[in-house]
Amino acid sequence: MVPDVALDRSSPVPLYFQVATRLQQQIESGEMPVGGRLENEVELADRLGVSRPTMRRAIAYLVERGMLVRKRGVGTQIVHPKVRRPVELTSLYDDLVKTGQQPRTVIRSLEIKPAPDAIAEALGVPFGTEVTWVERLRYAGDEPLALMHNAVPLDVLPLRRADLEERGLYELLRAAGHVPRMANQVVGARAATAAEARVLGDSRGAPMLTMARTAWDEQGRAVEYGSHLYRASRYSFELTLTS
Amino acid sequence: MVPDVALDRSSPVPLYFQVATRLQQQIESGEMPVGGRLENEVELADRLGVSRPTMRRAIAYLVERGMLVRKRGVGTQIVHPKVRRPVELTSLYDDLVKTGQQPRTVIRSLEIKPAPDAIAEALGVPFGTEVTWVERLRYAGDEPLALMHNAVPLDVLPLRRADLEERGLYELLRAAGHVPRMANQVVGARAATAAEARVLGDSRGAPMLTMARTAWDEQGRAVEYGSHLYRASRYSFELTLTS
DNA sequence: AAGTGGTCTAGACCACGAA
DNA sequence: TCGTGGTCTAGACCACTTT
Repeated sequence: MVPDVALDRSSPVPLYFQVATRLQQQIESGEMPVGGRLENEVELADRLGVSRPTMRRAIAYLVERGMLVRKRGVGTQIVHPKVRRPVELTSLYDDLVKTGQQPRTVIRSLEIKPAPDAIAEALGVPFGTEVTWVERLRYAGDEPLALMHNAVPLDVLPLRRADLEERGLYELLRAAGHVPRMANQVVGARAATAAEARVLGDSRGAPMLTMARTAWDEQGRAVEYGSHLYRASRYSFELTLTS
Repeated sequence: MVPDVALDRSSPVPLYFQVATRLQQQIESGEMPVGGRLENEVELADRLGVSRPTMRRAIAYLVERGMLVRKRGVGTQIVHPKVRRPVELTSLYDDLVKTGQQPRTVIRSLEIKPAPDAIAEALGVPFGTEVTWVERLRYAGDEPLALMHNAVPLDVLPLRRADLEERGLYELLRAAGHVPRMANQVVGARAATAAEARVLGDSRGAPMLTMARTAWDEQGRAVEYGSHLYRASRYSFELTLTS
């Protein structure tokens, strides 16, 4: 039994969030069984000493995250944990770090130039807007993994070679206050050209995963365009989608 | 100028939703410029004759959908339309219909059998659970496009050959009340085997997109496992992600 | 009929950002 | 200092599901 942590009304953390966190802990600790029902919201609110709207907001938050399901006239049920995984927006660098692999990056070129029309279009910026264009080769351990091309508008973030060698592009964007919040990506596959195969240490015609992505920040401002090539033998995308 | 449609308080459609729809129309019609600011919520509520919480709920709904951004002390801004596209959970069949192509499906095999352990694991059902296992070849027009394998637990939906030939799997699932709401998928690539190439009318070693997916309904119940092979020359995935 | 969640209100106070 | 959105309350009424 998780002790009933008292709510702190002087905390800057909103009450509804404290309540939601508390509920979430009880669910995750297994104290409340999967498939089980919660008390009705009026009693819950009473017992925790908050108003019903506040209680509802906490529950709504967990419903939003896929942890609970509500049905009018029935009640609130706890959903199977497998379905709870959140949608994430990460970069290859993040992924590698998370899985404990050692990412290393070689900057093959970096230049400032007007964006090619197709890329300006993808970014939704005027033709001729200046971007930093960078080609990087990413290793996992000693093995080449991906060949990556990116364009970042100059006024979003001036990219420096040294920074990019040590940190992922997304980490740099976040640090500059441009948190990627939404991205549109097209994932496909094709055979490697001779030149690509040589760079990636693969054989010509080897299957490659391709990914083209535009990312926007919270303001709806385009922060990055990327066109990447992954060795299919070494990498795949894992995604969680919701309708 | 869009006429101010009066709100209908006797309608079963919630007020906050009527308000949100109204706002959305004004934004999409271009009446309110991209990047522009909304009136503050108190005035808006006043003008529409609803309470502030109701107004807030309408705005929150549009913020959730990425259409508006709010900043305390600043105001509410309209986000660039490019960023508004919703996350969607569709099937290949849906995609083809939407783009106006004529999907055709050939059922190559359909049998009822206990799920292989790996698939039972992916579905989160007990080992040995009976599933319908189906292999389908999907055409766009006359061109083979994808070779698809699916497992659907028997107690979710008993699949019939005739139904599958005329309708997509997802359409059938929806009709049976199992609306796919969340999915986890792994997208990769590899070279086609000789057998796969023969079936798909491609040459051996041709690059193929692979996709393995488990989908759950609103209750968190696994409704489908799929393992698909797409001709990379003819298909790619388009995704919108949010953090 | 009883119990559940869904909607809506009117008003209060607070926290943050800009002028 | 002022204007903005963010939080919270107490209570009302409604709609749906189960018994």
